[in-house]
Amino acid sequence: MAKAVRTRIAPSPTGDPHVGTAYVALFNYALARQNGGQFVLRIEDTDRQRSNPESEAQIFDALRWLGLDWDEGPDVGGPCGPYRQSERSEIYTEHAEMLIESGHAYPCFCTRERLAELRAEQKAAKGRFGYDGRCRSIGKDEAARRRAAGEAHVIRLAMPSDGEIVVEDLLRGEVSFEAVQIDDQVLVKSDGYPTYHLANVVDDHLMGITHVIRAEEWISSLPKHVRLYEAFGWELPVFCHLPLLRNADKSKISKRKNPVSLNYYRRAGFLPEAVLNYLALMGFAMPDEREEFSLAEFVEAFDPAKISLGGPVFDLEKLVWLNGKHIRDLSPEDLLQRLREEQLSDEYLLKVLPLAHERIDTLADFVSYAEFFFVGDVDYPEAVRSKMVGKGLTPPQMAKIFRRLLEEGLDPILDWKIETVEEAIRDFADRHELSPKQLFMPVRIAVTGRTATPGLFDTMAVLGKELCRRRLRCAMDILRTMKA
RNA sequence: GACCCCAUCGUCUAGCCAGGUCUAGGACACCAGCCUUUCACGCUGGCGACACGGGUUCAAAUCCCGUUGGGGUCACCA
Repeated sequence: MAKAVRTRIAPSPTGDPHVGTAYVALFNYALARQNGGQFVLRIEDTDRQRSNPESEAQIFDALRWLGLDWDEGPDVGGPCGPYRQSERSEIYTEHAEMLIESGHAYPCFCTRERLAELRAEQKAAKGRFGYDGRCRSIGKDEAARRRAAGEAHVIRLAMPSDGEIVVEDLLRGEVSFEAVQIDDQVLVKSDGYPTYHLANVVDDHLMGITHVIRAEEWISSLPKHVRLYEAFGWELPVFCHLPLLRNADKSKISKRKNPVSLNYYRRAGFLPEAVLNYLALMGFAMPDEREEFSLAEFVEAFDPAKISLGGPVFDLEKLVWLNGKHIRDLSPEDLLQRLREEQLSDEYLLKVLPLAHERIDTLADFVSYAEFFFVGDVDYPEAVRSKMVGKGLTPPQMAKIFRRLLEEGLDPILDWKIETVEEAIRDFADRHELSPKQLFMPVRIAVTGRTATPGLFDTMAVLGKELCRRRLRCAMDILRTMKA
């Protein structure tokens, strides 16, 4: 009998929950469900600098919202735990030692400075990049002595210097690499934490993962991973590298050019089943080419071998259309229910109400006054556009300011609330020597489409990061087409 | 630059593996029309693609090679 199928999604909690995570999760989920196997959620938080619990919580939320339930994970437990890599340090250390013992890995004492120099030399010589293997020749005893003495070091994988590494990818067939081309990957960092490569392989094995379905960007590290499996003497899982979601210009999808946070889709009124349905369409077609289907139907019909390889361009317009189809399929009662869960939840209304309270004279005023709190994208009437440019600035300059405000000030905010937003915007204004007047009105218009609104920071706090970000980006597009 | 991956309408794709049924099918978007007090939905129609060059073959979108183009990776990030 075939081994039970076990798949996993292994996100890194370093930012907003990403649409690419949902995409990969969907295919993993489908394969596991369709075969009566398990779908595992593992948190890859070995980058202590960038990982944070808030991001992890958001990933849980987003995946739950989509309905991609996992059988094992940090929050639900399971037989292969812990499911957070930061809690598995001893396991990696142990395995790294095994590799040193068997000669498949070695300690490296080279400093970052030397590595930087090396890279610079290689770049100047137009040679290939990569570690030169200097510490490979240090004797085992000496290496052990230096480690015991507390000398800073990393542990590197000793790649073979010749031969080919051939790997089978479910979608592409055999992919081969010359071993010389592959760098001696760092497996354990000087802080003692493993890198992705070690932790990922060790965990996939220990957690019994049978099918590694992940994004195409990992293909180039495949030989390292295969080498690790071999070094440990472990059986290889089935590898399946999914095409990357793309921007309209075909580059890897990015927040500069697309809303990539799942929070955006939820906030902007997309149905989880529509988002999933759309993602499934990126690379997969139903046997009868039907475009609208449920998660259950997808699970039933999914065939990993049928995924098409061209990198699909993420097309918000088609998602909107599909979402409309799903909306129309809802009964009035269900639609009401959905509205009550999202746009018109008591919780949300209670946030908006205080901001409108003293500004309305009749109950009916509320609807028109607070309109921009309930829509996705906002209109920018002609009359308001010129005011979206701060005094003494040109539209292109303003667009650039918005962009930098996003990237430097707003994007990094994980805990989005009045205080953090205000601080970010005021800091930004200071740093770029912009007066509040020059910056605040344009931002206000960008995020609301209006000149008259409740307090800017209160408003932005209630709108949420995703809507603000999206509207700022839309405003930038308009600014770029405006005459000075 | 090196290595790897990919290549059908503007976009998502079917067809390709098992070559003829392909004057290449569907969907989004766009255009026109129908329905309708309006809008939307819905329906009908239109526009629109096998990247290029060589092979193999009676026959190539389908197989092979090359070119071009696009993408990814080259971190003590994942």
